[in-house]
Amino acid sequence: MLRMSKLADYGTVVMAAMARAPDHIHSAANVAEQTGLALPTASKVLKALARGSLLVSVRGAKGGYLLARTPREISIAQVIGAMEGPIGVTECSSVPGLCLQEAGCAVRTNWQRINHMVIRALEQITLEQMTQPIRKTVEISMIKAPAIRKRLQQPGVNRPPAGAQP
Amino acid sequence: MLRMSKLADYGTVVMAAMARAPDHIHSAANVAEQTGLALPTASKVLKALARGSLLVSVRGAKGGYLLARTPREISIAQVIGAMEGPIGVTECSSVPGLCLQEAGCAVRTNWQRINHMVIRALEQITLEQMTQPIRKTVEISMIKAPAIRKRLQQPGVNRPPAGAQP
DNA sequence: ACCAAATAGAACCGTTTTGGGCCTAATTAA
DNA sequence: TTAATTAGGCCCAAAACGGTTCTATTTGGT
Repeated sequence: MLRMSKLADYGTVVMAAMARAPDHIHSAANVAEQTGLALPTASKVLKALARGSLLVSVRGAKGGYLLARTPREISIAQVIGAMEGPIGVTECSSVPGLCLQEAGCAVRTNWQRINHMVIRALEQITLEQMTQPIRKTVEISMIKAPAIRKRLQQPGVNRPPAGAQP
Repeated sequence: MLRMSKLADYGTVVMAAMARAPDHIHSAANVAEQTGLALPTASKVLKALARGSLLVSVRGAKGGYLLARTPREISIAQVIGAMEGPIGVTECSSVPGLCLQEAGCAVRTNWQRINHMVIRALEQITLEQMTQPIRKTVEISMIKAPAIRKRLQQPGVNRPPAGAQP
């Protein structure tokens, strides 16, 4: 449910990689090597991120990209927004003409609310949190998720997922 | 960001329409007329919802579909799951091989956590809430969203329950 | 001044997904 | 038996997506 484009996913990976050296200038080749992405793809992602003003580009030889703000000041929502544009969860929410019935309209307004909810959640996750493997990542307490909270308390959740699958 | 398929959207509209007469048997033609969807499309959506055991189908003449449970017992997460299958937010999260770097893995685990977050949120929204236009919709308090909470306090919308846990 | 290293931007193409419709069974009330 | 109705596939056009390539522009270094 609720798919995210692969490019946006790459975006988070690239940003996370750059956030590990926040004051360094990273060239596209540099990033490609660090992330394992192909050079053209990494380049495309970096361009999009720069267009979204999450990165500042430095042209010419010895050029590259650097973070526009500190990792703490960049949210995942911003990264996704830069890669995918401000599209909402629902298509119908923005394009009227289908749900002309009262029921439909009710559904639409409710979807908009849900949309805000999700966006809000993603806005609270910073790049900084994405770089730190596990501990304390998300303010999980904001959601009623006893199961997740339980998992967080288990020791050793931090090990590299050797073939982990949700 | 985070697109949902149009079919899944239709799913919520159809379910909401049916929830307005929870004990009635709705034929595909019936639903199509109520929602404004074309008959084949409505039929397809209904089939998917039935396969997901959110609806019970009654075959033969005078047949149709009815809700498998009360609107209060059906969540939006279930509707989306029935329409789209249990796909996660990220593609890369499930398919390893790309993020072989440490950074990538960290990103992946964090994404899984975000995924759970979103799903949890959608699980708390019931069909019943979707049919009622605005009031009391979502348990907004589960998220730290001052802006949204503020909006809720505006006249016309009811405020979050005082006893709600943080 | 020139060259090499970089990014900017657009265009391109093959693949996949999606939406929507259709057709043929199977089922059942009247 | 007949008409209404769902089950389940199949199919096709259109759109989206991922990834590559090409050209122009900028700029540090020699």
